[in-house]
Amino acid sequence: MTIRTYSADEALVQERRRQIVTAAAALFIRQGFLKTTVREIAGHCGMSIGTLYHYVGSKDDILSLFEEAGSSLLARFTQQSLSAQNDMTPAEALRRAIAEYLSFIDEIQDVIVFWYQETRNLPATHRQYLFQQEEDCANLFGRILAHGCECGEFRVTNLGLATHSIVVLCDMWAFRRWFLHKRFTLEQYAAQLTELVLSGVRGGGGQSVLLSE
Amino acid sequence: MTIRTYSADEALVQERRRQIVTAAAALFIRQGFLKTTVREIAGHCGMSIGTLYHYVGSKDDILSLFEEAGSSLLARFTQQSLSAQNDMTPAEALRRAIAEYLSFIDEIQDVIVFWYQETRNLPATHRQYLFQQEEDCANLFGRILAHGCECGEFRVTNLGLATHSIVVLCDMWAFRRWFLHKRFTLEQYAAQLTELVLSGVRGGGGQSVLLSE
Amino acid sequence: MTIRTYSADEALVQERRRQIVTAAAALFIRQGFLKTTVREIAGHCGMSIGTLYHYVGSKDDILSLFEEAGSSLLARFTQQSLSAQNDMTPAEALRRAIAEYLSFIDEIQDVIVFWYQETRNLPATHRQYLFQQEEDCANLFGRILAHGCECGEFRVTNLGLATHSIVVLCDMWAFRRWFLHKRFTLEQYAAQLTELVLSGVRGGGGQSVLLSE
Amino acid sequence: MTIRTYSADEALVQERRRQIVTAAAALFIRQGFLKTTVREIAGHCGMSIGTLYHYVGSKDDILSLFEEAGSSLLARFTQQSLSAQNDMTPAEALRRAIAEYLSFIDEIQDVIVFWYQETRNLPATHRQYLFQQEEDCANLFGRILAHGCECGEFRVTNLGLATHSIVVLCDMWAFRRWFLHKRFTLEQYAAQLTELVLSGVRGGGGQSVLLSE
DNA sequence: CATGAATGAGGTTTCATTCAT
DNA sequence: TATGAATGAAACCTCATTCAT
Repeated sequence: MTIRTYSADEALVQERRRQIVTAAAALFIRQGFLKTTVREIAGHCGMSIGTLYHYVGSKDDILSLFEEAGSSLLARFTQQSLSAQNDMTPAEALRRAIAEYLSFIDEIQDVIVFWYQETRNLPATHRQYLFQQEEDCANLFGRILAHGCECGEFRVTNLGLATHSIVVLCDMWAFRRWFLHKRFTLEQYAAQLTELVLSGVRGGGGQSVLLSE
Repeated sequence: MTIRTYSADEALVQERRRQIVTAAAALFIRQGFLKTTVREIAGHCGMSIGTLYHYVGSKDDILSLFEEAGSSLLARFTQQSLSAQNDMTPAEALRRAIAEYLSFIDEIQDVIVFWYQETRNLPATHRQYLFQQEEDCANLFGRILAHGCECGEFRVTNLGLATHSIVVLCDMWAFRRWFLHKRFTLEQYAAQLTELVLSGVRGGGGQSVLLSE
Repeated sequence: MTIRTYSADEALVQERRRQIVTAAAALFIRQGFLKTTVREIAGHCGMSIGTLYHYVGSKDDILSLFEEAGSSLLARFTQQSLSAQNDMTPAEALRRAIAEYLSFIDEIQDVIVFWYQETRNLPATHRQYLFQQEEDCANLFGRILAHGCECGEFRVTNLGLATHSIVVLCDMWAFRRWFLHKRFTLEQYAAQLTELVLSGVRGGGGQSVLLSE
Repeated sequence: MTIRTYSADEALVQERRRQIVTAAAALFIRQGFLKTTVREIAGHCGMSIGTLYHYVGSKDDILSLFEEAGSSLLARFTQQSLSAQNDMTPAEALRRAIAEYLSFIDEIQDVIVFWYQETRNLPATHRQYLFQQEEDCANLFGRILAHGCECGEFRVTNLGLATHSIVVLCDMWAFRRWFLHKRFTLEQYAAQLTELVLSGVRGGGGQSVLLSE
């Protein structure tokens, strides 16, 4: 993904693009990509339209930069997450992973909401890339669950489903914030969600019921 | 919610609006609200633009009608759902509620996806109304959980959270369909999700861990 | 070549496009395609920009329409030209063909000049089409020359060259008008050019000179 | 024609302008004047935009310089052409003049094509100047023809017409190259054109026909 | 002398909406 | 009631030119 620029000064290009994305992010998040005009973006970063187009080839490029910034935040989170340490029980590892991921979600909640809403407007290649980052991140949970199952501490019928469920329930902190933020602090949510998830993956008693399926 | 019309014939207004919303729904779902033009909508319902504007005041009105149609589908589902019957155990009731809701979700999955993406473009009052319908529907699950807790069959720390979690995990069938539909049939998904949810709400063994929070 | 329109009224589309092309032609001829703005065209045909774009998909479409109009004038001329009649001597046929073609050139001289200047901006397919029309028209002269050679009245070393030369010398009436129109009336030019051409194709005496090549 | 510069160093100005025109020429010829951007020109002559504007007042100035360069090529050709030497027959002189001019045309054919296409964008004074050069060059042929007529070797009804015809038929090598270059080498074209022209100016037999005009 | 970042007017095109028929 | 032609504001983007460094 190379974006057109008329400047050869790499550092300046980075700086200007940072400004542009910062302004654009706020606007995209507030009013969506399609309702945000390039003029607005330029205005919000104190640049003329001409200047903006010196550092960026099109409005879509701005969206790409925004998405890339978000994706790499996610990728960085995935890489830096050390959650599964050897001396932890699977339950401890899971609890910690949820807490970390939730606090990450909380930081970038606007971006998460944006992703749930506007992934459609991304070009296919970027969408694929974003999905990949999400998958990689989800695998953090997948590995913990898998290990827990091996230890016999967890019982999950379907690993993929359980993993996606956990991720989605964390993401929910962002996309159902109108409901959740009124009722929980982040810490409370983390605690309660962890409890719920742990129950879920430990597998309750009533198998008899389920086996009748 | 009163929408401008130049016609006095109530029945005709209803009929024309039904046509308009039907055409618009398909287009909104395929390409999003903002990328759909009024001309396209008129074309797809075999109406002239002028006629369309006789029965509808603006493009936003069409979105409102579309959302209202969706909302009332949801409301009807909520009303018709008889899930919690006296002679069922809470687990049976929950399983059945999930199955019913999932099959409803499956039917209107496009609308669900649309809601997750474009609720933003709704005027605040309509958004509130939609949220209300969702809340009402969620309460179906809430009541089952509450009853299960009273019976001692379920143990849920926070009822609201558990309820929303179930709803969101069902909605996931729509908004993560790119992942789930490749791996599960609807029935498989219903079965596995039910199992997971039942484990979650029954509360697993490892209380010691949780109490340490 | 189908051009986008939002109107289904075929007759109206034709009429509006005629207006548009008429206005555009004057402007294209005066200032060139690239320097002419769509706003100007709309202004000159008393239409709003929006209206113009109801009948035409793009500025390039207008150029295409203009070219097509010119090409078909040329094609019509080619078809209607009855020059080579049986009872004419080749010289008479040639003289008459030159006169007819020159008078046609004179009528559409602006278009001829435009062709010499802006063929470059045409999409390849239209350019090919235009070249074809020119070729067809040139063949009118080619056939007369060929017949004259068979009769022994003309002597032309290379038929293609002679043909193109005649055509270009006629076109010259348009593209060198700054020189020619000051010195000749159309009739004078026709007479003198005919004389020159006839001399040329009859082959002069001094072959000795030429044979020394 | 004085072009703004911020430099006092005459030699430097000349050198820089030479660089600019060289780069611009290639671009103008390839894509036309209006489609070529100043940025492109600067890029192609390894100069910054700012530097370019130190030596040239505007984009139009570059076109003027380009045209001037072409014009003076033509002027130099005109001056250096010694074609009409005393010891030559008019026919020999004409043949040689055509050969020389054609070979000059061949060298600068891109420029010729450009002239036929974009003279319009020149300011009136430059256009006049260019026309003057063309006239001067044409007079080379004019003088030969005049001399030939005096000698009784040529018979031309109208000297100006004959002269322009010869020039245009030579120029045709450039502006109809899509046709001619496929069928002739330059030498073949020179030979055949000469033959045709000589026939033309020698005046054929069929005067009876012409006198009937 | 040389640079290139900055500007903003102006280009083409779209589209919700109106209103005469 | 039904039509669809007409509108024009506003979208995205380009590019000749200036000027502070």
